[in-house]
Amino acid sequence: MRDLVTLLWKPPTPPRRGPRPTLTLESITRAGIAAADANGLTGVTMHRVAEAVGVTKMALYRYVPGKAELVALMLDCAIGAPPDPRPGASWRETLDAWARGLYAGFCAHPWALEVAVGDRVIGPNELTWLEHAVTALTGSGLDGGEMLDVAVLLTGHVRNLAQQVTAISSAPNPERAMSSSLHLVLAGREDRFPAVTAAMASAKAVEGQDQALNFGLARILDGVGTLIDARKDRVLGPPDLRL
Amino acid sequence: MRDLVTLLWKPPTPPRRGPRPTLTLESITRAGIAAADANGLTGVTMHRVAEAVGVTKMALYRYVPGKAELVALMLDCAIGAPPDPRPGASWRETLDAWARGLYAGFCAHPWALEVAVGDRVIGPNELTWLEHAVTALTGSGLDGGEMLDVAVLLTGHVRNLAQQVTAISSAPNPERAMSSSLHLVLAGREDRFPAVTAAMASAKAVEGQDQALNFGLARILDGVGTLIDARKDRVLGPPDLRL
DNA sequence: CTCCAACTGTGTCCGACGGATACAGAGTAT
DNA sequence: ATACTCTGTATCCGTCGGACACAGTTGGAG
Repeated sequence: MRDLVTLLWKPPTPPRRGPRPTLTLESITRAGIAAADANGLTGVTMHRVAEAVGVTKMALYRYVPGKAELVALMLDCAIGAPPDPRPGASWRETLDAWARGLYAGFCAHPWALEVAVGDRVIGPNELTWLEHAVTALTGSGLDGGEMLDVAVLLTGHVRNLAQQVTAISSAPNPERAMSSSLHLVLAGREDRFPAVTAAMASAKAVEGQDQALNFGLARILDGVGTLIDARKDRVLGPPDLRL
Repeated sequence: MRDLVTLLWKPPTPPRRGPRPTLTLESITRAGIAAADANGLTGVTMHRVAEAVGVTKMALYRYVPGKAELVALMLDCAIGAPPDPRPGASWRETLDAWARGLYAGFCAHPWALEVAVGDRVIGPNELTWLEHAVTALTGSGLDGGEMLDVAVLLTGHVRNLAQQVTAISSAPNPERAMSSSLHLVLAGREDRFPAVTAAMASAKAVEGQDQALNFGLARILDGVGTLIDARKDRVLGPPDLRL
Protein backbone atom coordinates (compact mmCIF):
# COMPACT_ATOMS: atom_id res chain seq x y z
CA MET A 1 0.00 0.00 0.00
CA ARG A 2 1.23 3.47 -0.80
CA ASP A 3 2.68 5.52 2.00
CA LEU A 4 0.98 8.64 3.31
CA VAL A 5 3.87 10.76 2.07
CA THR A 6 3.49 9.19 -1.34
CA LEU A 7 -0.27 9.68 -1.31
CA LEU A 8 0.10 13.33 -0.46
CA TRP A 9 3.03 14.19 -2.66
CA LYS A 10 3.21 11.83 -5.63
CA PRO A 11 0.57 11.88 -8.35
CA PRO A 12 -1.43 8.65 -8.45
CA THR A 13 -0.11 6.31 -11.13
CA PRO A 14 -2.65 4.02 -12.79
CA PRO A 15 -1.50 0.41 -12.76
CA ARG A 16 -0.50 -1.44 -15.90
CA ARG A 17 -2.52 -4.61 -15.55
CA GLY A 18 -5.82 -5.67 -14.15
CA PRO A 19 -9.17 -3.92 -14.17
CA ARG A 20 -9.22 -0.15 -14.18
CA PRO A 21 -9.86 1.39 -10.79
CA THR A 22 -13.38 2.71 -10.67
CA LEU A 23 -12.49 5.35 -8.15
CA THR A 24 -10.03 8.20 -7.76
CA LEU A 25 -8.13 9.23 -4.70
CA GLU A 26 -9.65 12.63 -5.16
CA SER A 27 -13.23 11.42 -5.43
CA ILE A 28 -12.79 9.48 -2.19
CA THR A 29 -11.22 12.48 -0.53
CA ARG A 30 -14.05 14.71 -1.71
CA ALA A 31 -16.61 12.29 -0.37
CA GLY A 32 -14.86 12.27 2.96
CA ILE A 33 -14.80 16.04 3.06
CA ALA A 34 -18.48 16.19 2.27
CA ALA A 35 -19.25 13.76 5.05
CA ALA A 36 -17.11 15.70 7.49
CA ASP A 37 -18.67 19.01 6.51
CA ALA A 38 -22.11 17.55 7.03
CA ASN A 39 -21.72 15.51 10.20
CA GLY A 40 -18.32 16.35 11.64
CA LEU A 41 -15.37 14.05 11.91
CA THR A 42 -17.31 11.37 13.75
CA GLY A 43 -19.63 11.29 10.76
CA VAL A 44 -16.78 10.16 8.56
CA THR A 45 -16.97 6.40 8.43
CA MET A 46 -15.34 4.10 5.95
CA HIS A 47 -18.79 2.67 5.40
CA ARG A 48 -20.36 6.05 4.75
CA VAL A 49 -17.60 7.27 2.49
CA ALA A 50 -17.71 4.05 0.49
CA GLU A 51 -21.46 4.33 0.18
CA ALA A 52 -21.10 7.88 -1.09
CA VAL A 53 -18.78 6.84 -3.89
CA GLY A 54 -20.75 3.71 -4.67
CA VAL A 55 -18.50 0.88 -3.51
CA THR A 56 -18.08 -1.37 -0.53
CA LYS A 57 -16.20 -0.27 2.51
CA MET A 58 -13.27 -2.54 1.87
CA ALA A 59 -12.76 -1.23 -1.64
CA LEU A 60 -11.47 2.00 -0.13
CA TYR A 61 -8.52 0.17 1.33
CA ARG A 62 -7.26 -0.35 -2.22
CA TYR A 63 -6.67 3.38 -2.36
CA VAL A 64 -5.94 4.36 1.21
CA PRO A 65 -4.12 2.41 3.93
CA GLY A 66 -6.56 3.43 6.62
CA LYS A 67 -8.81 6.08 7.97
CA ALA A 68 -6.02 8.20 9.39
CA GLU A 69 -4.45 8.60 5.98
CA LEU A 70 -7.79 9.42 4.43
CA VAL A 71 -8.33 12.16 6.96
CA ALA A 72 -4.86 13.54 6.27
CA LEU A 73 -5.70 13.70 2.58
CA MET A 74 -8.99 15.37 3.40
CA LEU A 75 -7.23 18.01 5.44
CA ASP A 76 -4.76 19.03 2.77
CA CYS A 77 -7.47 19.00 0.11
CA ALA A 78 -9.95 20.99 2.19
CA ILE A 79 -7.45 23.67 3.11
CA GLY A 80 -6.60 24.11 -0.53
CA ALA A 81 -3.97 26.34 -2.01
CA PRO A 82 -3.46 29.82 -0.56
CA PRO A 83 -4.61 32.76 -2.67
CA ASP A 84 -1.92 34.61 -4.55
CA PRO A 85 -0.74 37.62 -2.59
CA ARG A 86 -1.50 41.04 -3.97
CA PRO A 87 1.68 42.19 -5.72
CA GLY A 88 3.33 45.20 -4.20
CA ALA A 89 1.62 44.77 -0.88
CA SER A 90 3.57 45.25 2.35
CA TRP A 91 4.48 42.29 4.48
CA ARG A 92 1.78 43.32 6.89
CA GLU A 93 -0.99 43.52 4.33
CA THR A 94 0.08 40.20 2.88
CA LEU A 95 0.19 38.41 6.19
CA ASP A 96 -3.12 39.92 7.22
CA ALA A 97 -4.81 38.62 4.10
CA TRP A 98 -2.99 35.33 4.49
CA ALA A 99 -4.30 34.88 8.02
CA ARG A 100 -7.84 35.79 7.04
CA GLY A 101 -7.76 33.35 4.17
CA LEU A 102 -6.64 30.57 6.48
CA TYR A 103 -9.33 31.59 8.92
CA ALA A 104 -11.99 31.35 6.24
CA GLY A 105 -10.75 27.91 5.28
CA PHE A 106 -10.93 26.61 8.81
CA CYS A 107 -14.36 28.12 9.33
CA ALA A 108 -15.59 26.38 6.19
CA HIS A 109 -14.29 23.03 7.44
CA PRO A 110 -14.42 23.06 11.22
CA TRP A 111 -13.42 19.43 11.47
CA ALA A 112 -10.04 20.36 10.04
CA LEU A 113 -9.25 22.06 13.33
CA GLU A 114 -9.40 18.77 15.19
CA VAL A 115 -7.13 17.16 12.64
CA ALA A 116 -4.40 19.73 12.13
CA VAL A 117 -2.74 18.94 15.44
CA GLY A 118 0.26 17.05 16.60
CA ASP A 119 2.96 15.30 14.69
CA ARG A 120 1.80 14.77 11.16
CA VAL A 121 3.08 14.72 7.63
CA ILE A 122 2.58 18.08 6.01
CA GLY A 123 0.84 18.13 2.66
CA PRO A 124 1.61 20.18 -0.43
CA ASN A 125 -1.17 22.68 0.10
CA GLU A 126 -0.29 23.19 3.72
CA LEU A 127 3.35 23.66 2.85
CA THR A 128 2.40 26.17 0.18
CA TRP A 129 0.60 28.20 2.81
CA LEU A 130 3.75 28.19 4.90
CA GLU A 131 5.81 29.11 1.87
CA HIS A 132 3.64 32.14 1.22
CA ALA A 133 3.94 33.36 4.78
CA VAL A 134 7.71 33.05 4.78
CA THR A 135 7.90 34.70 1.38
CA ALA A 136 5.97 37.67 2.72
CA LEU A 137 8.61 38.14 5.40
CA THR A 138 11.63 37.57 3.21
CA GLY A 139 13.70 40.71 3.12
CA SER A 140 12.16 42.11 6.27
CA GLY A 141 15.34 41.58 8.25
CA LEU A 142 14.05 38.65 10.28
CA ASP A 143 16.09 35.49 10.23
CA GLY A 144 14.71 32.18 9.05
CA GLY A 145 13.73 30.90 12.45
CA GLU A 146 11.87 34.07 13.25
CA MET A 147 9.93 33.93 10.01
CA LEU A 148 8.83 30.41 10.77
CA ASP A 149 7.94 31.49 14.28
CA VAL A 150 5.73 34.25 12.93
CA ALA A 151 3.93 31.77 10.71
CA VAL A 152 3.42 29.47 13.65
CA LEU A 153 2.16 32.34 15.74
CA LEU A 154 -0.37 33.45 13.17
CA THR A 155 -1.53 29.92 12.50
CA GLY A 156 -2.12 29.37 16.16
CA HIS A 157 -4.20 32.48 16.50
CA VAL A 158 -6.26 31.72 13.43
CA ARG A 159 -6.93 28.18 14.56
CA ASN A 160 -7.85 29.28 18.03
CA LEU A 161 -10.32 31.85 16.78
CA ALA A 162 -11.81 29.55 14.19
CA GLN A 163 -12.39 27.04 16.94
CA GLN A 164 -14.14 29.59 19.04
CA VAL A 165 -16.35 30.80 16.23
CA THR A 166 -17.36 27.37 15.00
CA ALA A 167 -18.13 26.36 18.54
CA ILE A 168 -20.43 29.33 18.95
CA SER A 169 -22.12 29.00 15.59
CA SER A 170 -22.75 25.31 16.15
CA ALA A 171 -24.36 26.03 19.49
CA PRO A 172 -28.14 25.51 19.84
CA ASN A 173 -28.95 29.23 19.68
CA PRO A 174 -26.10 31.02 17.95
CA GLU A 175 -27.74 34.41 18.21
CA ARG A 176 -27.65 34.78 21.94
CA ALA A 177 -24.85 32.30 22.36
CA MET A 178 -21.77 34.50 22.90
CA SER A 179 -20.12 32.12 25.34
CA SER A 180 -23.45 31.14 26.82
CA SER A 181 -21.97 28.22 28.70
CA LEU A 182 -19.61 30.65 30.36
CA HIS A 183 -22.54 32.78 31.46
CA LEU A 184 -24.33 29.70 32.70
CA VAL A 185 -21.42 28.64 34.84
CA LEU A 186 -20.66 32.13 36.04
CA ALA A 187 -24.18 32.71 37.32
CA GLY A 188 -24.14 32.70 41.12
CA ARG A 189 -20.38 32.56 41.31
CA GLU A 190 -19.60 36.19 40.54
CA ASP A 191 -17.78 36.59 43.85
CA ARG A 192 -15.37 33.84 43.00
CA PHE A 193 -14.55 35.23 39.55
CA PRO A 194 -14.96 38.98 39.84
CA ALA A 195 -12.55 39.95 37.09
CA VAL A 196 -14.09 37.69 34.48
CA THR A 197 -17.56 38.76 35.53
CA ALA A 198 -16.65 42.42 35.15
CA ALA A 199 -14.98 41.78 31.82
CA MET A 200 -17.97 39.94 30.46
CA ALA A 201 -20.30 42.68 31.61
CA SER A 202 -18.14 45.36 30.07
CA ALA A 203 -17.77 43.41 26.84
CA LYS A 204 -21.54 43.10 26.46
CA ALA A 205 -22.57 42.27 22.93
CA VAL A 206 -20.34 44.78 21.21
CA GLU A 207 -18.02 41.99 20.21
CA GLY A 208 -18.79 40.80 16.75
CA GLN A 209 -17.57 37.32 15.94
CA ASP A 210 -14.63 38.75 13.99
CA GLN A 211 -13.64 41.16 16.72
CA ALA A 212 -11.34 38.74 18.47
CA LEU A 213 -9.73 37.77 15.19
CA ASN A 214 -9.03 41.37 14.30
CA PHE A 215 -7.77 42.12 17.77
CA GLY A 216 -5.29 39.29 17.92
CA LEU A 217 -4.15 39.85 14.38
CA ALA A 218 -3.48 43.51 15.03
CA ARG A 219 -1.65 42.73 18.25
CA ILE A 220 0.55 40.07 16.67
CA LEU A 221 1.37 42.14 13.60
CA ASP A 222 2.13 45.11 15.83
CA GLY A 223 4.54 42.96 17.76
CA VAL A 224 6.18 41.68 14.61
CA GLY A 225 6.37 45.22 13.31
CA THR A 226 8.25 46.48 16.33
CA LEU A 227 10.72 43.63 15.96
CA ILE A 228 11.26 44.41 12.29
CA ASP A 229 11.70 48.08 13.10
CA ALA A 230 14.24 47.22 15.77
CA ARG A 231 16.20 45.13 13.29
CA LYS A 232 16.14 47.92 10.76
CA ASP A 233 17.24 50.42 13.40
CA ARG A 234 20.25 48.34 14.23
CA VAL A 235 21.26 48.02 10.60
CA LEU A 236 20.27 51.30 9.03
CA GLY A 237 19.96 53.68 11.93
CA PRO A 238 16.65 55.22 13.01
CA PRO A 239 13.89 54.71 10.45
CA ASP A 240 12.43 57.76 8.80
CA LEU A 241 9.10 56.18 8.10
CA ARG A 242 6.90 53.56 9.62
CA LEU A 243 4.27 51.33 8.15
CA MET B 1 -27.12 10.77 36.30
CA ARG B 2 -25.42 13.98 37.30
CA ASP B 3 -24.88 16.58 34.62
CA LEU B 4 -21.43 17.53 33.42
CA VAL B 5 -21.85 21.00 34.86
CA THR B 6 -22.79 19.46 38.17
CA LEU B 7 -19.89 17.04 38.04
CA LEU B 8 -17.45 19.83 37.38
CA TRP B 9 -18.84 22.43 39.72
CA LYS B 10 -20.70 20.80 42.59
CA PRO B 11 -18.91 18.73 45.20
CA PRO B 12 -19.94 15.06 45.08
CA THR B 13 -22.56 14.28 47.70
CA PRO B 14 -22.54 10.77 49.17
CA PRO B 15 -25.97 9.17 49.02
CA ARG B 16 -28.03 8.45 52.08
CA ARG B 17 -28.98 4.84 51.55
CA GLY B 18 -27.51 1.73 50.02
CA PRO B 19 -23.94 0.48 49.94
CA ARG B 20 -21.13 3.02 50.10
CA PRO B 21 -19.56 3.81 46.77
CA THR B 22 -16.19 2.13 46.57
CA LEU B 23 -14.85 4.75 44.20
CA THR B 24 -14.42 8.49 44.06
CA LEU B 25 -14.92 10.76 41.12
CA GLU B 26 -11.40 11.92 41.71
CA SER B 27 -9.86 8.47 41.79
CA ILE B 28 -11.54 7.67 38.48
CA THR B 29 -10.36 10.94 37.02
CA ARG B 30 -6.83 10.31 38.20
CA ALA B 31 -6.84 6.87 36.67
CA GLY B 32 -8.01 8.33 33.40
CA ILE B 33 -5.28 10.94 33.49
CA ALA B 34 -2.69 8.29 34.18
CA ALA B 35 -3.91 6.25 31.25
CA ALA B 36 -3.91 9.28 28.98
CA ASP B 37 -0.44 10.32 30.08
CA ALA B 38 0.84 6.84 29.37
CA ASN B 39 -0.90 5.93 26.12
CA GLY B 40 -2.55 9.08 24.83
CA LEU B 41 -6.24 9.69 24.53
CA THR B 42 -6.86 6.56 22.51
CA GLY B 43 -5.39 4.63 25.41
CA VAL B 44 -8.19 5.84 27.65
CA THR B 45 -10.82 3.14 27.57
CA MET B 46 -13.65 2.62 29.97
CA HIS B 47 -12.36 -0.89 30.36
CA ARG B 48 -8.82 0.19 31.11
CA VAL B 49 -9.83 2.90 33.53
CA ALA B 50 -12.15 0.53 35.34
CA GLU B 51 -9.40 -2.05 35.53
CA ALA B 52 -7.05 0.55 36.99
CA VAL B 53 -9.43 1.38 39.82
CA GLY B 54 -10.41 -2.24 40.35
CA VAL B 55 -13.99 -2.43 39.16
CA THR B 56 -15.90 -3.47 36.08
CA LYS B 57 -16.32 -1.17 33.15
CA MET B 58 -19.99 -0.59 33.79
CA ALA B 59 -19.40 0.45 37.37
CA LEU B 60 -17.88 3.68 36.09
CA TYR B 61 -21.23 4.69 34.65
CA ARG B 62 -22.51 5.06 38.19
CA TYR B 63 -20.16 8.01 38.55
CA VAL B 64 -19.90 9.43 35.05
CA PRO B 65 -22.54 9.61 32.31
CA GLY B 66 -20.07 8.68 29.59
CA LYS B 67 -16.59 8.87 28.30
CA ALA B 68 -16.90 12.45 27.07
CA GLU B 69 -17.74 13.68 30.56
CA LEU B 70 -14.88 11.68 32.03
CA VAL B 71 -12.47 13.29 29.63
CA ALA B 72 -13.82 16.73 30.50
CA LEU B 73 -13.19 16.01 34.16
CA MET B 74 -9.72 14.77 33.33
CA LEU B 75 -8.96 17.98 31.48
CA ASP B 76 -9.92 20.30 34.29
CA CYS B 77 -8.13 18.15 36.84
CA ALA B 78 -4.96 17.81 34.80
CA ILE B 79 -4.69 21.51 34.09
CA GLY B 80 -4.98 22.23 37.77
CA ALA B 81 -5.16 25.61 39.44
CA PRO B 82 -2.93 28.41 38.19
CA PRO B 83 -0.04 29.45 40.40
CA ASP B 84 -0.55 32.58 42.43
CA PRO B 85 0.89 35.60 40.66
CA ARG B 86 3.88 37.30 42.18
CA PRO B 87 2.52 40.30 44.09
CA GLY B 88 3.60 43.65 42.77
CA ALA B 89 4.51 42.29 39.38
CA SER B 90 3.59 44.20 36.24
CA TRP B 91 0.83 42.97 33.98
CA ARG B 92 3.47 41.83 31.54
CA GLU B 93 5.45 39.81 34.05
CA THR B 94 2.28 38.24 35.36
CA LEU B 95 0.95 37.29 31.95
CA ASP B 96 4.32 35.95 30.92
CA ALA B 97 4.49 33.67 33.93
CA TRP B 98 0.84 32.77 33.41
CA ALA B 99 1.45 31.69 29.85
CA ARG B 100 4.52 29.69 30.78
CA GLY B 101 2.63 27.91 33.50
CA LEU B 102 -0.12 26.98 31.11
CA TYR B 103 2.49 25.83 28.65
CA ALA B 104 4.08 23.57 31.23
CA GLY B 105 0.70 22.09 32.03
CA PHE B 106 -0.08 21.27 28.44
CA CYS B 107 3.38 19.81 27.90
CA ALA B 108 2.89 17.56 30.90
CA HIS B 109 -0.43 16.32 29.52
CA PRO B 110 -0.25 16.45 25.74
CA TRP B 111 -3.61 14.73 25.32
CA ALA B 112 -5.24 17.76 26.92
CA LEU B 113 -4.48 19.68 23.76
CA GLU B 114 -6.76 17.46 21.73
CA VAL B 115 -9.52 17.87 24.26
CA ALA B 116 -9.50 21.59 24.98
CA VAL B 117 -11.15 22.45 21.71
CA GLY B 118 -14.57 23.44 20.53
CA ASP B 119 -17.72 24.13 22.45
CA ARG B 120 -17.37 22.73 25.91
CA VAL B 121 -18.33 23.43 29.49
CA ILE B 122 -15.56 25.24 31.24
CA GLY B 123 -14.37 23.81 34.52
CA PRO B 124 -13.43 25.59 37.73
CA ASN B 125 -9.70 25.28 37.24
CA GLU B 126 -9.88 26.47 33.68
CA LEU B 127 -12.04 29.41 34.67
CA THR B 128 -9.59 30.28 37.42
CA TRP B 129 -6.83 30.47 34.84
CA LEU B 130 -8.95 32.88 32.86
CA GLU B 131 -9.72 34.86 35.98
CA HIS B 132 -6.05 35.30 36.71
CA ALA B 133 -5.31 36.53 33.22
CA VAL B 134 -8.11 39.08 33.30
CA THR B 135 -7.08 40.16 36.78
CA ALA B 136 -3.57 40.85 35.54
CA LEU B 137 -4.99 43.23 32.96
CA THR B 138 -7.51 44.95 35.20
CA GLY B 139 -6.60 48.59 35.49
CA SER B 140 -4.50 48.59 32.36
CA GLY B 141 -7.04 50.65 30.45
CA LEU B 142 -8.25 47.81 28.24
CA ASP B 143 -11.95 47.14 28.20
CA GLY B 144 -13.44 43.80 29.16
CA GLY B 145 -13.65 42.40 25.68
CA GLU B 146 -10.05 43.26 25.00
CA MET B 147 -8.90 41.58 28.17
CA LEU B 148 -10.71 38.41 27.21
CA ASP B 149 -9.24 38.68 23.74
CA VAL B 150 -5.75 38.88 25.16
CA ALA B 151 -6.38 35.77 27.22
CA VAL B 152 -7.65 33.97 24.14
CA LEU B 153 -4.66 35.11 22.17
CA LEU B 154 -2.17 33.88 24.74
CA THR B 155 -3.98 30.60 25.19
CA GLY B 156 -3.91 29.99 21.49
CA HIS B 157 -0.21 30.60 21.27
CA VAL B 158 0.58 28.41 24.23
CA ARG B 159 -1.53 25.57 22.92
CA ASN B 160 -0.04 25.83 19.48
CA LEU B 161 3.50 25.70 20.78
CA ALA B 162 2.77 22.91 23.20
CA GLN B 163 1.39 20.93 20.32
CA GLN B 164 4.50 21.50 18.32
CA VAL B 165 6.82 20.55 21.13
CA THR B 166 4.99 17.42 22.16
CA ALA B 167 4.87 16.35 18.54
CA ILE B 168 8.61 16.72 18.26
CA SER B 169 9.45 15.10 21.57
CA SER B 170 7.22 12.13 20.78
CA ALA B 171 8.98 11.61 17.47
CA PRO B 172 11.21 8.55 17.09
CA ASN B 173 14.50 10.47 17.45
CA PRO B 174 13.78 13.70 19.30
CA GLU B 175 17.40 14.82 19.19
CA ARG B 176 17.71 15.30 15.48
CA ALA B 177 13.98 15.67 14.98
CA MET B 178 13.52 19.44 14.62
CA SER B 179 10.61 19.09 12.16
CA SER B 180 12.17 16.04 10.59
CA SER B 181 9.07 15.27 8.59
CA LEU B 182 9.31 18.73 7.10
CA HIS B 183 12.88 18.08 6.06
CA LEU B 184 11.88 14.74 4.62
CA VAL B 185 9.18 16.24 2.48
CA LEU B 186 11.24 19.25 1.50
CA ALA B 187 14.10 17.13 0.19
CA GLY B 188 14.17 17.32 -3.59
CA ARG B 189 11.54 20.01 -3.73
CA GLU B 190 13.63 22.99 -2.75
CA ASP B 191 12.79 24.75 -6.01
CA ARG B 192 9.08 24.62 -5.27
CA PHE B 193 9.45 26.00 -1.74
CA PRO B 194 12.48 28.26 -1.85
CA ALA B 195 11.48 30.56 0.97
CA VAL B 196 10.79 27.77 3.45
CA THR B 197 13.97 26.00 2.41
CA ALA B 198 16.01 29.11 2.97
CA ALA B 199 14.32 29.78 6.29
CA MET B 200 14.98 26.26 7.53
CA ALA B 201 18.60 26.47 6.45
CA SER B 202 19.04 29.81 8.16
CA ALA B 203 17.29 28.59 11.29
CA LYS B 204 19.65 25.60 11.57
CA ALA B 205 19.68 24.16 15.03
CA VAL B 206 19.98 27.43 16.90
CA GLU B 207 16.31 27.18 17.80
CA GLY B 208 15.89 25.65 21.18
CA GLN B 209 12.51 24.11 21.80
CA ASP B 210 11.44 27.10 23.87
CA GLN B 211 12.58 29.60 21.28
CA ALA B 212 9.29 29.73 19.45
CA LEU B 213 7.40 30.08 22.71
CA ASN B 214 9.54 32.99 23.81
CA PHE B 215 9.31 34.61 20.41
CA GLY B 216 5.54 34.51 20.17
CA LEU B 217 5.11 35.54 23.77
CA ALA B 218 7.35 38.55 23.31
CA ARG B 219 5.56 39.52 20.10
CA ILE B 220 2.10 39.25 21.61
CA LEU B 221 2.99 41.09 24.78
CA ASP B 222 4.70 43.78 22.73
CA GLY B 223 1.52 44.20 20.74
CA VAL B 224 -0.60 44.37 23.88
CA GLY B 225 1.84 46.84 25.35
CA THR B 226 1.53 49.22 22.44
CA LEU B 227 -2.25 49.08 22.74
CA ILE B 228 -2.10 49.80 26.45
CA ASP B 229 0.27 52.67 25.85
CA ALA B 230 -2.05 54.08 23.21
CA ARG B 231 -4.94 53.93 25.65
CA LYS B 232 -2.95 55.67 28.33
CA ASP B 233 -1.83 58.35 25.89
CA ARG B 234 -5.40 59.14 25.00
CA VAL B 235 -6.50 59.45 28.60
CA LEU B 236 -3.54 60.92 30.39
CA GLY B 237 -1.53 62.54 27.66
CA PRO B 238 1.95 61.29 26.79
CA PRO B 239 3.33 58.87 29.36
CA ASP B 240 6.40 59.89 31.28
CA LEU B 241 7.54 56.40 31.93
CA ARG B 242 7.25 53.07 30.20
CA LEU B 243 7.39 49.52 31.45
C1' DC C 1 -5.21 -16.65 -29.51
C1' DT C 2 -4.09 -18.48 -25.00
C1' DC C 3 -2.65 -18.45 -20.64
C1' DC C 4 -0.83 -16.34 -16.69
C1' DA C 5 0.05 -12.70 -13.62
C1' DA C 6 -1.51 -8.59 -11.63
C1' DC C 7 -5.06 -5.98 -9.97
C1' DT C 8 -9.81 -4.79 -8.56
C1' DG C 9 -14.02 -5.00 -5.75
C1' DT C 10 -16.84 -8.06 -2.60
C1' DG C 11 -18.32 -10.89 1.30
C1' DT C 12 -17.28 -12.55 5.61
C1' DC C 13 -15.19 -12.47 9.86
C1' DC C 14 -12.96 -10.59 14.03
C1' DG C 15 -11.68 -7.61 18.00
C1' DA C 16 -12.25 -3.33 20.41
C1' DC C 17 -15.08 -0.06 22.10
C1' DG C 18 -19.15 2.69 24.09
C1' DG C 19 -23.20 1.96 26.05
C1' DA C 20 -28.15 -0.20 27.60
C1' DT C 21 -30.45 -3.26 30.55
C1' DA C 22 -31.57 -6.49 33.96
C1' DC C 23 -30.14 -8.40 38.19
C1' DA C 24 -28.13 -9.68 42.72
C1' DG C 25 -26.26 -8.03 46.85
C1' DA C 26 -25.41 -4.41 50.47
C1' DG C 27 -26.69 -1.12 53.65
C1' DT C 28 -29.90 2.32 55.83
C1' DA C 29 -34.38 4.21 57.41
C1' DT C 30 -38.73 3.00 59.31
C1' DA D 1 -37.29 -7.22 60.64
C1' DT D 2 -38.71 -5.27 56.46
C1' DA D 3 -38.74 -2.46 52.58
C1' DC D 4 -36.40 0.62 49.85
C1' DT D 5 -32.45 2.51 47.61
C1' DC D 6 -28.10 2.36 45.80
C1' DT D 7 -24.00 -0.28 44.19
C1' DG D 8 -21.36 -3.28 41.23
C1' DT D 9 -21.77 -7.15 37.85
C1' DA D 10 -22.89 -9.96 33.87
C1' DT D 11 -24.61 -10.07 29.50
C1' DC D 12 -25.96 -8.25 25.31
C1' DC D 13 -25.99 -5.11 21.27
C1' DG D 14 -24.57 -1.78 17.52
C1' DT D 15 -20.85 0.46 15.37
C1' DC D 16 -16.51 0.89 13.67
C1' DG D 17 -11.79 -0.18 11.76
C1' DG D 18 -9.50 -3.57 9.67
C1' DA D 19 -7.73 -8.66 8.03
C1' DC D 20 -8.40 -12.13 4.77
C1' DA D 21 -9.76 -15.08 1.14
C1' DC D 22 -12.12 -15.15 -3.14
C1' DA D 23 -14.02 -14.15 -7.73
C1' DG D 24 -13.96 -11.36 -11.68
C1' DT D 25 -11.38 -8.37 -14.99
C1' DT D 26 -7.63 -6.82 -17.74
C1' DG D 27 -3.27 -6.61 -20.17
C1' DG D 28 1.19 -8.62 -21.53
C1' DA D 29 4.09 -12.77 -22.93
C1' DG D 30 4.32 -16.86 -25.51
